[in-house]
Amino acid sequence: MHRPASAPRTGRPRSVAADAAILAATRAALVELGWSKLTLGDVATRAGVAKTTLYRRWAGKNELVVDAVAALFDELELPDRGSLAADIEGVVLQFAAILARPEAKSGLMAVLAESTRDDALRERIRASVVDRQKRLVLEGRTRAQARGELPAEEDPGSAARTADLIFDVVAGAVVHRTLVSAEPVDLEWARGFTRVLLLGLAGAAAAQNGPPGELPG
Amino acid sequence: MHRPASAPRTGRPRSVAADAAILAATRAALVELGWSKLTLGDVATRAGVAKTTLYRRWAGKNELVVDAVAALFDELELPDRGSLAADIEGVVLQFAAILARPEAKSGLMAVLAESTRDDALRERIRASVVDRQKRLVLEGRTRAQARGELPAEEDPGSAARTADLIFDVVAGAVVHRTLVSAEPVDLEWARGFTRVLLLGLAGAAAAQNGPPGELPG
DNA sequence: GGAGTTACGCTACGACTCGTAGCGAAAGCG
DNA sequence: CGCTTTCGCTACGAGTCGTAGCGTAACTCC
Repeated sequence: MHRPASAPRTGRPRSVAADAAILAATRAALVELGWSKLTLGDVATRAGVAKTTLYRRWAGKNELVVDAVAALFDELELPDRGSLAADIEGVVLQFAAILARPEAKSGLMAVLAESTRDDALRERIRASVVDRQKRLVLEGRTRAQARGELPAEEDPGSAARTADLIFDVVAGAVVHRTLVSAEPVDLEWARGFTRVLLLGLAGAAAAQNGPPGELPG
Repeated sequence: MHRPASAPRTGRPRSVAADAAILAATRAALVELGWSKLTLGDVATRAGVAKTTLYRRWAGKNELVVDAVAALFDELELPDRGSLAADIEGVVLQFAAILARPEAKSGLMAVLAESTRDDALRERIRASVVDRQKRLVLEGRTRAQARGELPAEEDPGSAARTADLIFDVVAGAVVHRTLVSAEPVDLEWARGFTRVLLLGLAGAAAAQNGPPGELPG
């Protein structure tokens, strides 16, 4: 992450245990204090390391929180549940379960807010959090096409745009439901959402490959 | 907002001009500095008021930013464009135009992150920002029902859940597209999104009132 | 095993922001 | 004119920031 490929082959190596302790302490501090009241000095104390050690590895609070939160998304995967609808439901519920954690809510939203003014931070979030979610959309589509539930795409550009749209709709709806509406993403909601999404995609695909356009440009 | 109904009838009245100047200065500071580097002392200087005046009116940075950002959403409305699809497209583009402003991006997301640990703040955001958006969904549905584009709802509980779902999908997708994906919500995207949403809703409504359930519970 | 290199814990520091208190002056109301 | 509230201003202790300097610990290469 913050240590590219150019690791020096000499000298005392950085403690990997300290890395884990710092990230865990960051998540604990996020739960107790939230993002704005989290201080790096406090995190260092919780992790049992010196404050200077923390500054040697991360540029600031934002980068640290991104790495701490990104670890939460490691468990995201796409188990094969047999149908596209079931797969989407599963991903929605998994994603919602992660977002329901207080450290994910406050931490992720805060760094997203900061990323609007920091391109490097946005790229860091994209690489360590967003892309991992987006991959699930692409995998799900591939599986659905193999099952025959979705037609094979012809135009790659259009396929990419559709995947982007689906990603924004799924992730955006879950995030908005959890954070803004502050209502739980339970099984009932996930089913209703999945049904609307699938019917919309099926209709759009039919209108694309099939006959007329009732929605002219 | 921060001055309920119990305005004292005596004494020197609060300067309404100062209120406007403070909120404008807050937005300007959000653009230049972002949320994390915004200080109340700086805002006071920009607005030409004393720092103590600021603290007399707002409890802290969060409340101030909420009010400053909420003013951006005053222009949100639902012009009658003749069809449900055109209405949705219009609202999506309006909402996206507001969210594209840097002060809205950084300010709104930051206070949403803070609101996960502050119920009073969440309520303030709901009252001054979210409810105004949600009203557009309800108005749009009423209009569409009057046009005959949507069937009249029977079960009020189900109707409310559907409206909540639509709201989370629309607002969530636009926010996610703008903030996380960092791609523009242009006319092409709005059209594609609206088509998927409408087809999904039409399919769900048909499955509800009409024949069978191909998606069993 | 010694030399070289890097990471570590610790302390201390100036700069900055926070939120509040106290003061005298200003602006309304009866 | 008295009463009340707000205003601008100054000052303050408390807390955080990010960095520098130092001696020590850990690891690699010769």
